[in-house]
Amino acid sequence: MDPAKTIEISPHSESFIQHFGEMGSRWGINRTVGQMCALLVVSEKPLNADQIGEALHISRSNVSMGLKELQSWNLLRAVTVTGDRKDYFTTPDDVWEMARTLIEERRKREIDPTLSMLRSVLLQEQQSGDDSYALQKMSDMHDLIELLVSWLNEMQTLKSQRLVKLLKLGSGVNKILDLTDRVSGKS
Amino acid sequence: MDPAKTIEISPHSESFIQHFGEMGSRWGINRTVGQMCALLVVSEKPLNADQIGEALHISRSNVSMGLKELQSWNLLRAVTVTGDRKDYFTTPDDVWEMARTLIEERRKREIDPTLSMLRSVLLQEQQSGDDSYALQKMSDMHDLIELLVSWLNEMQTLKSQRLVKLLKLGSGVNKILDLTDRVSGKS
DNA sequence: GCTAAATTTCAGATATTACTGAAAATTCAG
DNA sequence: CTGAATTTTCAGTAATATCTGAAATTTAGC
Repeated sequence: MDPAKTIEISPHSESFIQHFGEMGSRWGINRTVGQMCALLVVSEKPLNADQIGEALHISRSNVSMGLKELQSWNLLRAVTVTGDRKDYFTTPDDVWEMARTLIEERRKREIDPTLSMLRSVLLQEQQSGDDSYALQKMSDMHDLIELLVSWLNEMQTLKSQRLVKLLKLGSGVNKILDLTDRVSGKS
Repeated sequence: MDPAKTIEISPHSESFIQHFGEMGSRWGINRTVGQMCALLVVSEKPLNADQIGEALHISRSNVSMGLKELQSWNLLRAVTVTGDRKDYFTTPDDVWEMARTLIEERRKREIDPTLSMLRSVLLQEQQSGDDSYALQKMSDMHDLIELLVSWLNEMQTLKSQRLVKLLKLGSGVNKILDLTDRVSGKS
C-alpha cells in the first residue's frame, strides 16, 4: 500500500493551525494540542501519528500525549484503514457537534467543580453568623451558576438546527417574554 | 485612625479562596489572581494591598501585579478612605454584574481574535481550489462563532432580571419557537 | 506463541510562567 | 518644594508545564 505521504499544508491552513496554537494557551489546553486539533479539523483525510508529528515538527511521543489529551476532550475519531496497522485520526465533521462537545467539556472542568464546592460549603450549616456576608455571596454565586448550568444542559438537548434558530432570534426572545408577561400579568 | 487590621478568614471563606486558586489555572488566570479575586468577593469591606498579601501569604509586589491583572479584567473597584493614603479594593457587589463582565472579557480574549483570524483568511480569495475543504471548515467555524458572539452581545444588553427570566425559561423557548414556526409556516 | 510494527510511558531536559526583593517611581500632606 | 508613605517595575530566582528520546508495552499478522 501507498506509504503514508508527507501531508501538504496550505498557507491558509498554516495560519489557522498557528492561531489555534497561540490561542491554546489562553484556553486550558497547550499549544501543541491546539495545533493538533486545528490540523485534524482542516485535514480532509484522517492522519496518523507520524504525519501529525511531521506536520507540526513535534516528536512522536508528544503526538501520543496530545492525542490522549484530545481524546479526553471527546474531540477525536479514530479510523482504521485495512492493510495498515497505523491508527488514523480525525475530528468530528460537524462544527456544531464540536462546539457542543467543547462547551460540555469546559462546563465539566471549569464550572461543575465550583458548583460542588459551593454546595458543600453551603450544606454545612454555619455555626456562627459572623460570616454571613461571605455565605450570602457564595449562595448568590451558587444560584447563578446553577441557573447557567441547567440552561446549558437544556440547550444541549436541542437539535443543532433548533439551536441556531434560537440563537438567531437573540434578544428577540425578549419581545416574546414581554408578551407572556402581559398575558400572565407578571412583573 | 485605626491601623489596617489583619483580616480574619473563616474556614468557609478559606475553602472558597483555595478553590478559586486551584480553578484559576484551569481558567486563563493564575492561582494567585484567582485567590485575590475570591478574597475580595467574600470580604465585606474593601481591602488594601498589604491586607491582601498578608491574607494570601504573598509578597507585596505580587499583590500589585495581581491587582493590575484583575483591573484588566474589569473586576476591580478602588475605594479611597479619607485620612488613609492606602488604596482599598473590592469587586462589584452584584454577582450577575461580575458574571457579565467575566463573559465579556473572556469573549474578547478567547473568541474575538479567532473571529478576526478567520475573517482575514476568508477575505483573501483562494487562489486555487485545492484547499477548498479547509476553507469550507473555516467558513463554517466563522459562521458559528459569529452567531454565538452576536447572541452573546444581545444578551449583554438585557437587564439582569430579564436575563434570569430568559434563562429560567430554558428550552421552554423551544415551544414558543414551535408556535412562531407554525404561524409563519417556516421549516 | 513469536515477532516486528506501532504506541505509550516516563525520567530527565527545556521552555514557560509566576514570584520575590530591591530599587525606582509616584503620590500627597505639610 | 520636600520627604515619607505607598505603589510599581523589573531582573533574577523559583516553580510549573511541556517536550523529548529511550525503554517498556501493546498489537496484530503469521
